[in-house]
Amino acid sequence: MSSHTSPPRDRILAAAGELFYREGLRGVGVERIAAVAETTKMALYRHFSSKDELIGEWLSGIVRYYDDLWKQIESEHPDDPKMQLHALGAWTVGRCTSPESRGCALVNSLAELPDPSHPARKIIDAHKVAQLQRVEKLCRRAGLPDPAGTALALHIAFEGAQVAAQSLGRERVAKSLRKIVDAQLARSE
Amino acid sequence: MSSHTSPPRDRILAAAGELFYREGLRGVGVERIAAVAETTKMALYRHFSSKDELIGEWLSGIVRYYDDLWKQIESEHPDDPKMQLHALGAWTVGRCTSPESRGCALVNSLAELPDPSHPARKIIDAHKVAQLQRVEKLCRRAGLPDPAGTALALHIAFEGAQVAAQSLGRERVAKSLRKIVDAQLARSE
DNA sequence: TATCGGTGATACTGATCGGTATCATCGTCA
DNA sequence: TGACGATGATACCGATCAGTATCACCGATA
Repeated sequence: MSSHTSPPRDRILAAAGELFYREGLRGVGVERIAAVAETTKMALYRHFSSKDELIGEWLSGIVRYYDDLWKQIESEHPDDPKMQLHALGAWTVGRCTSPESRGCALVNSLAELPDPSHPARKIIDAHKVAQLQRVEKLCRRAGLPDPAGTALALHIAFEGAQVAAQSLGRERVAKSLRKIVDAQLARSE
Repeated sequence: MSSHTSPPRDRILAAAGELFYREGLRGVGVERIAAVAETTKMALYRHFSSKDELIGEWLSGIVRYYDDLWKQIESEHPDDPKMQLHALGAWTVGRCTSPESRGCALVNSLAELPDPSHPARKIIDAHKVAQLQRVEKLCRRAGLPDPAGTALALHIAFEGAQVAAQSLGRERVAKSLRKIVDAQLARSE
């Protein structure tokens, strides 16, 4: 019996991610994470020294996911920075339309991590900075005017759309984001 | 002794607002709210039947603040919808640059209120819808092309800028938001 | 002066929190 | 077969949570 398809650590991380995203960091106790992962609190503490470390591992996993996303987009549109930006826009549009979406996990976590010196905060801030830099680099390589300004405008649109989609209707906001991205990427000279 | 300038209920509401915004809904206990308000937990429960009700009152107060802000902007730029939109943009820019800013209180609270049927959620969603409608109405009266689309683009920029300002540098994001607003409001036909 | 509603202070409840200790069990590898 | 590391289960710890009960007090009003 008890034949699980993945080791306890993976199950715990998966369960924690699901619950943290759906209910917030402080809205979920370690006991429930362990239960959803079909294991016990003790197993959790054998793999993670504290709840904070578990949160950090989860956030780091999300950052890794974005790294992979960028690699994938890059490989799907090699040497085509404008198409890569369009692909990133399309991905964000997809996030907005997803009915289970509760916005960006990193942004939501930021709301529950008021202490700027908290290690998890640094993971989030570093990711956002890196994300903007990657967009800016693509804008520059795409020959867009004012690459720094355009990248920031795109980034703001991505963040805002994911927030707005929660209260203003997903399809509507997604459509608007598409238009914003198209307009920014169509600018030349 | 004990000469307070305001009645306990006001002090409690003020303290709750400060703490809720700075540390999150779940990050603050009623006991601490009472202490900061220079009163006791009992006094709190004499004026609010539960913590949830206190949260609701706080959020409702914020919504009222926005109502007042709109009235003020309207009175400062009567019959000038485009200037009113610029004023709203300037106000949001100010929020981004404020060093104590932790983004939009309603958006942050949304992250901690996963249950869509929670009464506080409805306050937030209703406000965001109303906010968009007001912007849209101004866009229409200002004669901007595609008023619905422009309003949504502005709203997304407002939300995104307040989020992005926390990780990407306040001045930088504020400047970018200013440019986005100017560009949207400069469009004609 | 007597009264009475609002207030402050303290102590309490039951539940849940993060984190720990203990022990039985199971699979693997020698 | 024997041993060992990883796991599961349960019970526990002190702290904190939301919410309640009790009582002393103070200021206004009659």
